[in-house]
Amino acid sequence: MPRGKQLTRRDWTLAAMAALAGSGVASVRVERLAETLNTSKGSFYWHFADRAALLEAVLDLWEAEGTADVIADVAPLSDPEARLRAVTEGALVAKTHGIGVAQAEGALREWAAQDVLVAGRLIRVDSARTAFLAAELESLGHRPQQAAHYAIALYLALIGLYEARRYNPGMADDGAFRALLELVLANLMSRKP
Amino acid sequence: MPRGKQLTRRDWTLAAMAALAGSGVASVRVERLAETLNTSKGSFYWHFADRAALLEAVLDLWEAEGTADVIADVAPLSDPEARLRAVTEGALVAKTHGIGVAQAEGALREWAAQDVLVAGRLIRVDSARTAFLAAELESLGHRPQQAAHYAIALYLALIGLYEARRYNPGMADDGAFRALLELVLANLMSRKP
DNA sequence: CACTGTCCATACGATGGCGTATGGATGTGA
DNA sequence: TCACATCCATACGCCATCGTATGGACAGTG
Repeated sequence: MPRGKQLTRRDWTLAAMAALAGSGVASVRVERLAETLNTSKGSFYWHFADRAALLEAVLDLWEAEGTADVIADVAPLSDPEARLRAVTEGALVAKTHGIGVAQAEGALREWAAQDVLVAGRLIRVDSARTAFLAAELESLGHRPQQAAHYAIALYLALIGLYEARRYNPGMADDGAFRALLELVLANLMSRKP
Repeated sequence: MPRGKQLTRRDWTLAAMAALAGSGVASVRVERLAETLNTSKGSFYWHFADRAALLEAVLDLWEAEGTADVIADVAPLSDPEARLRAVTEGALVAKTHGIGVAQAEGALREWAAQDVLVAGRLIRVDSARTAFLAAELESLGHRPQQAAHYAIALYLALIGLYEARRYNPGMADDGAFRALLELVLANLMSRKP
């Protein structure tokens, strides 16, 4: 049985996730991680078949714990507008195991640009999120077409914000994103009969 | 003297840029490029000191030929709103030497996230662009604070669009971005006395 | 025709990363 | 205690890539 300071699959996966968020997929290397975890490759190859298995575990972990929670958390709120505000605020500050969303998702999208399987997973997540946004906007009175457009536009701005945070903290101004949301909501109001 | 089929520094730089846009910085490797160009490393190391010099040349080329042109092209237009529309349309379709902006800038931002020098250059470009957008919005009647916010928000959405195009063509809907611009402009109009 | 400078091909050593193999350490159960 | 399973350390072979070194091909020049 485990005797305290032994490493688990999860430990390796979390370390890999941190490396991914910090410096991109290319930087998650098994010997590097071993050094970080004060152990050796031997441990790694006992827990994982190969590097690809580790990366898949990272994806699984992210999809399981870094996703859908934000939406689920705001579901109990009754007001669509309140849900929209809450979900966007959540998206701005979310963290998973001490890793900021911006870093994690930025690295993930970079990865997706070079790996179809990763792209597939991200597309699923993107669809769910934009669908949620569109539904809320529609329930607030927007026409389906407009709702879909604004939902995607808001989400694109969020992606841009995540991306900008990785290299240009100055431009990664949450205020700009919030102003955009307010603009969409204000336009919405004015269209209400 | 040159005898026809000789390679130039520029040839190597363009090939590197294509590789960068296609599969990220990590994929621009000298032996790979040599193969692509049907030549050998010997040629490369005659034209460049090392790989870093090539990457710097890529940055220089991008900053010289893939930047500021869009803004310069619309300068002659007299109407600020027309300039805004023209510049955003330009940003959606721009290409440099057959390479789409989305691919190029996406890869560039990924790179900037891991290299401070690249980040510095990108930040300069970002600043110029958002300053232009903000100035136009302001000249259309927005208050400075709002203009700055919307300028950044629009630019973030553009970055997000570039990013999305790299892995999720379905979401990379230009219509959403255009709708966002229209929204900003419409809101602008309604505030006009 | 040599001679020289420009541009490229090839062979080489060095480095770093992956995955395997093998043995050691430590705890558990018979 | 002994056998076995779990978990890790170390050494190895392999491959890709970088950068260097060295010589060859070819054009112009004296």
